[in-house]
Amino acid sequence: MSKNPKETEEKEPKPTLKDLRTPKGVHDILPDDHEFYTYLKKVIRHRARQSGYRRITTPTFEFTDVFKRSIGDTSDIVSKEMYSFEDRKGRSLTLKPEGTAGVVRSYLQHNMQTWPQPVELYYIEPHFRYDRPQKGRYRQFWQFGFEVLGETDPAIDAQIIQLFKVILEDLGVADLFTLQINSIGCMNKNCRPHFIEDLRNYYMGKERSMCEECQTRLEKNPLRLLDCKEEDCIILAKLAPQMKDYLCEECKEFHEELLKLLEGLGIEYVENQKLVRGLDYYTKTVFEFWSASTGAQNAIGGGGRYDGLVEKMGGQPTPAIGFAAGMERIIDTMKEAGITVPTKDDIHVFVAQLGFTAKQKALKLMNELRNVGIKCVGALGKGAIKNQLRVADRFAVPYTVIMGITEVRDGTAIIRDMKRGSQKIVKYDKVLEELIEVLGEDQLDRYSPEEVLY
RNA sequence: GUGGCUAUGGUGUAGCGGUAGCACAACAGGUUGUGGUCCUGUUAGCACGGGUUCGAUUCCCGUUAGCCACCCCA
Repeated sequence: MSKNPKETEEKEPKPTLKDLRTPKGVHDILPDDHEFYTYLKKVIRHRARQSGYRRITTPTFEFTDVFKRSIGDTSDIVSKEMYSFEDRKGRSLTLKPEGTAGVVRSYLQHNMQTWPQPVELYYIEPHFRYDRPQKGRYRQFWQFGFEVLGETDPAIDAQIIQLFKVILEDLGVADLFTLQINSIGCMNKNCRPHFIEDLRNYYMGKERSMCEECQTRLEKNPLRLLDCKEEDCIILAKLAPQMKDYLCEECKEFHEELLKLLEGLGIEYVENQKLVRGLDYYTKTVFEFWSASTGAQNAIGGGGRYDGLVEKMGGQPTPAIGFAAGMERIIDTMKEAGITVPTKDDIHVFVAQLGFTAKQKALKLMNELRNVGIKCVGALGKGAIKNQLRVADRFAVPYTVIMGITEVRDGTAIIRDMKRGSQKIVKYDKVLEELIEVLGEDQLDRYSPEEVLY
């Protein structure tokens, strides 16, 4: 440090950085928040691995058609929430607004139908939607999700729901959510299409008492008519035909079986006729986990079966189910519930030094400490011992190693117990083992290549 | 896309039509190589643009941003 910081007198007008903030709806994840993200990711990976899911990362952007063709033109996501742009050759690309489309595209592109079925994948990635931000809703947000492709059985549905439930339990927030579940049938003529036809007929001619949006819904996405929040529309919806009365035999059986399986697993659910979800590709099972405490954004995660999607995207008919959850919303809930998260960011040892030779030795020592798993920092720029110890205190380290001129001369170092305020002088080459001794083997942060890190 | 609320140092906040305090944080000291407490000091602010006014941080309008809600979902 220079002794006269006042020497830097001339004050050039600095450019203002007020314009250089994050764009609307996106945020930095600062260290304190990362403790939550890291923990959450760890739980997800652990549980996914246990269940045989393997991780996939699809690109952050894809051709716009990947999303248009899967999610559906009339969905809110595609019609008004996508971050689309043209590249230098005029191709339309889009930042991924959700995870399933990319996974299915990848399944086809890499011929995963030749893998042992079902293919079970999970992802943890940022997603992007252009929407007005508010609590629990951001333009870039983290989602994790699971997809199971190539198998149709209600047991798969039950298992994926259970998997999410278990993760919520691990995080200590499972009790704060309810599982909402519904079946929206399949594409067989006598199932959903029949229902939609009757639904249209029911609403036809009643346009005058419907809100503007519902009038377009009638055209493009009649299922959504049922959960409109406008007063008049709610009244209309009450007498409207109900999907459950239209389910084909297969869908009906499937759904009943799923509910039984959930009961067998002790998973409580609420049957919700109005749950239809905003993506076009769902069939049969749809579900969401709802929270009471995340403001208006009460859906913390959701998913469903999409038996028609792989075929729709150009593959062989392949049944599949998926699920995704919002990490910000889960973390919000954890914070509100007062849940704290274990962290490994704490520092074991601070190395204080005085004089150039000591600094040299300190640098060397710190590297050695780190190699045996002792997390350490040193104030390599700070001059006075006093200041260095103050910094050590701020790191809340249990021990500080002090090396000054005397210690360098004697070939020793001081190990100071910060809590007791006591210290002892040890030979320099005994510092390592002394610290391991007082910290305890099990506290060390050792890196082992065998450790599973992905 | 629509609506509501808000905008004071890094953070959290007071305040008044006559240009701003406080707390925390940061930084520096409290003699010679020892932290946390304490004491002292320093740094740093009225989002931007317009209007009303002798004068605006304070009142009005606009912009921008943030938050919340609608909508939709994660």
